[in-house]
Amino acid sequence: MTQRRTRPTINQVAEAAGVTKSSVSRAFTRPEMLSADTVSKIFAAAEKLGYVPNHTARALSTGRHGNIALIVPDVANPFFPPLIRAAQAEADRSDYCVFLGNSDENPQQEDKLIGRFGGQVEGLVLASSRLGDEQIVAHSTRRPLVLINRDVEGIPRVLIDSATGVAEAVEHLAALGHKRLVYVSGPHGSWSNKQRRNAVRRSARQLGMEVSVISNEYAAFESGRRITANVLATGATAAIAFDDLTAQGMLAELLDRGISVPEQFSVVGCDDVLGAATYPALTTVSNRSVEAGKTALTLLIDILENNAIRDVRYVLNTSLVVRGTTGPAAG
Amino acid sequence: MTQRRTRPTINQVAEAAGVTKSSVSRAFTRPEMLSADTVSKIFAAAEKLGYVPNHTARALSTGRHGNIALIVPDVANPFFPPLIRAAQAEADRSDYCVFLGNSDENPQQEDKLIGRFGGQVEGLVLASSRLGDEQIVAHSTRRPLVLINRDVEGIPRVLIDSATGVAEAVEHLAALGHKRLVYVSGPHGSWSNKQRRNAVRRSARQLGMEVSVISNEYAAFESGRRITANVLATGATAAIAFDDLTAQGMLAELLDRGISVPEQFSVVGCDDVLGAATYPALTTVSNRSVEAGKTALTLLIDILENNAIRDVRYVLNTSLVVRGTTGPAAG
DNA sequence: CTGTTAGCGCGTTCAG
DNA sequence: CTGAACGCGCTAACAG
Repeated sequence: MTQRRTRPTINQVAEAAGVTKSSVSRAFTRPEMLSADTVSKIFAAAEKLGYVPNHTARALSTGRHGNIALIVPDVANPFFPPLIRAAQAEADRSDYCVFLGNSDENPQQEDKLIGRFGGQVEGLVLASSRLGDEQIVAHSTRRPLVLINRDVEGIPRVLIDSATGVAEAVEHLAALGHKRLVYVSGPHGSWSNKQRRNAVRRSARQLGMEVSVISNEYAAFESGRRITANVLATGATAAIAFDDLTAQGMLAELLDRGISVPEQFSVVGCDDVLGAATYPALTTVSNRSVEAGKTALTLLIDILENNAIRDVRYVLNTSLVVRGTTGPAAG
Repeated sequence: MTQRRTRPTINQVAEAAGVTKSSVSRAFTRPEMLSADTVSKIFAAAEKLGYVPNHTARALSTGRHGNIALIVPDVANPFFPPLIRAAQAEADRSDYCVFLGNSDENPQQEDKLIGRFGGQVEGLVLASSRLGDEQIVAHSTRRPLVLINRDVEGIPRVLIDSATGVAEAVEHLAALGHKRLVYVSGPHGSWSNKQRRNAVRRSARQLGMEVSVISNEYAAFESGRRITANVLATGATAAIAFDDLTAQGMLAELLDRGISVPEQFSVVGCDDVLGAATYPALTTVSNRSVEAGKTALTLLIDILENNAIRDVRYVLNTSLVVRGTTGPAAG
C-alpha cells in the first residue's frame, strides 16, 4: 500500500526556508516583491517538500477559483463535442479548468447544474440553453455568463446564424423545381430551431413555395425515422430537417420504404456533423461550432480578466453544402 | 445594471435567526442534530437572505469538494461523448460535479490536466489514458483513480474487451475465404490498440491467415484515407481498422479509387460509433462505452463514499456486428 | 440540543 | 524587502 500522506502546507515550506508564510505566499504569486535570493531559497524548499499551493484555500481567500462551467443539452449530440473541445482548448490557454454539464435538454436539470457549479466558477457558458429568458437574466446577475446560440439582449452571446444557410437551401430546392417542402423542427426551447423554422418560412414565401412544419421534440436518428411517415403524408417533395441526425434518420427510413433519394425525395440537414458519411452524402447547412466554442470562451475570459462588461452579439454565418441528397423535384 | 452583491454568510443567517454559526452549519449538514423548531427558524432566515452555503469554505474545512475529473484523449472522437454522458449522469446521481479534460492524445497535457484538477477533486477517471504505467501509479497514490481501457494492476479499471469481437471478425473473414488481411493500428499509447492488434494476430495464426500491421498514429477519417494506399499495397483482401473513423476514411478512399466494397475489398471497423450511417453500412465490433462510463463512476464513487480500496478489474465483452462492408474474398 | 473555541491554508493589510 | 496579525466562511471537537 502506497501511503496517501497529507500535503505539505505553506507553513512547512516557510519553516524549511527560514522565512514566514507571507514570503512563501509572495514567492508564488508576486515573486518580484521579493529578493531573488529568498525566492530561490523558497522554491528550493518547496521543491524538496513537494509543496503545491492549496487551490481551495487560495480560492477562499481571493474569491477566484480559475474554473468555468460549460453546459450543453446533450454531450452525445455530435454538434457539441467539437464545440466543447474548442472551448476546452481555449480555457486551457488561460489556465482555466472547465466543468462540463449535461442538461439532458431539461431546463430544470440545467438550473440545478448552474446552481451546483455556481459556487466554484468564475463564469459560465451556456450552449443552446433551454432556460427561459428570465432565468438566464437572473443567473447572469450573479456571475458572468455567455450564451451560445441563444439571443438574449444584454447578455454576451455568440450565435451561429443558420438562417443564411437555410435560406440558400430553400433557394437551392426552388431552383430544382420543388414546390412543396416541409421543415422538420427540433427541440422547443431551441433558439436555433426557431431561427431555422422562420428562415424556411420566409424564403419559401418569397419563392412562392408551400411549406408545412412538422414537430419533433427530441432531435435524433430514431425520431427522424418516426416522423418520416408524417413528412410523406404532406405530399411534399423535399424536407429540411432541424439537424443532420434527424435527416439521417429520415434517410434510413426513406430507403427502407423504397423511396430513393434524391430521385423521389430530397432531404437537407443542418449542422454538417456527419460529413460525407451518410449515403447518399447529405446536403446540409454548414456548421461553425468550433469557432463558436472558441469565441465564447475568449469572450468570457476577456470579461473575467479585464472586468469588461461587454454586450456583445457575435454572429457567425453559414452556407449550404450541396452533396447528394437533393435533386430535381419528382415529376 | 443589476447589482452583483456579495453573498450572505453563515454569520448573517445566524444573527437573523438568533442562533450561532454552528447551528446554521448543522441545519445544513446534519439537521437531525437540531430541534425541528430551530431548523425551520434557520431555514426561514436563510431563505429570506438568499443564503447558500459557501462551497469553497466548506471544502477547505472538510477536505471534500464533491468534484471528480474525467480525462479523455479527444472529446470529439465519437467514442467518448456517450461515455462522458453516462459518466456525467452517474456523477449527478450522487451530486458530484465533473471536470472534463481533453488531453489531445498527449501524455504531457494529460499530466498537466491531472495536476490542475488535482487540488479540487476527490478522485479522477482516466479514459484511454496515454500516460505511462509508472505515472498512473504515481498519480493513484495521491488520490483515488479509476481507469477505463487501461490495464494497470492494482488500480481499479474497467476494460472494454474488444478482443472477443475482433476474434469474431477474423473468423468471419476467414469463413468468407480471406487469406491475407491487414490490421490498421491506432495511437501508440493505446491499450485498446495493443489489445486489438494482438487479437488479430492470434486469431489469424490459428486460422492460418497472413496478417500485416500498418501503423497510423492519429486515428481519424483523414488518416484512414491516407493509409489506404499502403493497405492495398500489401495485397491483402480485407482490413480490420483500429476504429470506425479510420475504417470510414478507408471506405471513402476505396470508393474514390473505384474499388468496390465489399466485392473487391472487405473492411471492418471497431467501436460501432457510426451506426449504419456509412455506405455501405460498416461491419464493426460492438461498443460498450456507455456501460464503461457508468461503471467507472459507480466504482469511483463507491471508493470515495465507502473508503473501499478495491482492486477491481471489470471486463465488458464485445461481439461482431456484421453489416455490409464484408464479403467473400475476391477471386 | 446548542454555544464556544479552534483551526482549515492562504492572501493581505500594515508596520517596520 | 520582510514579518506579524487578521480574516475568508465554514466545520469540528468540546463543553454544557
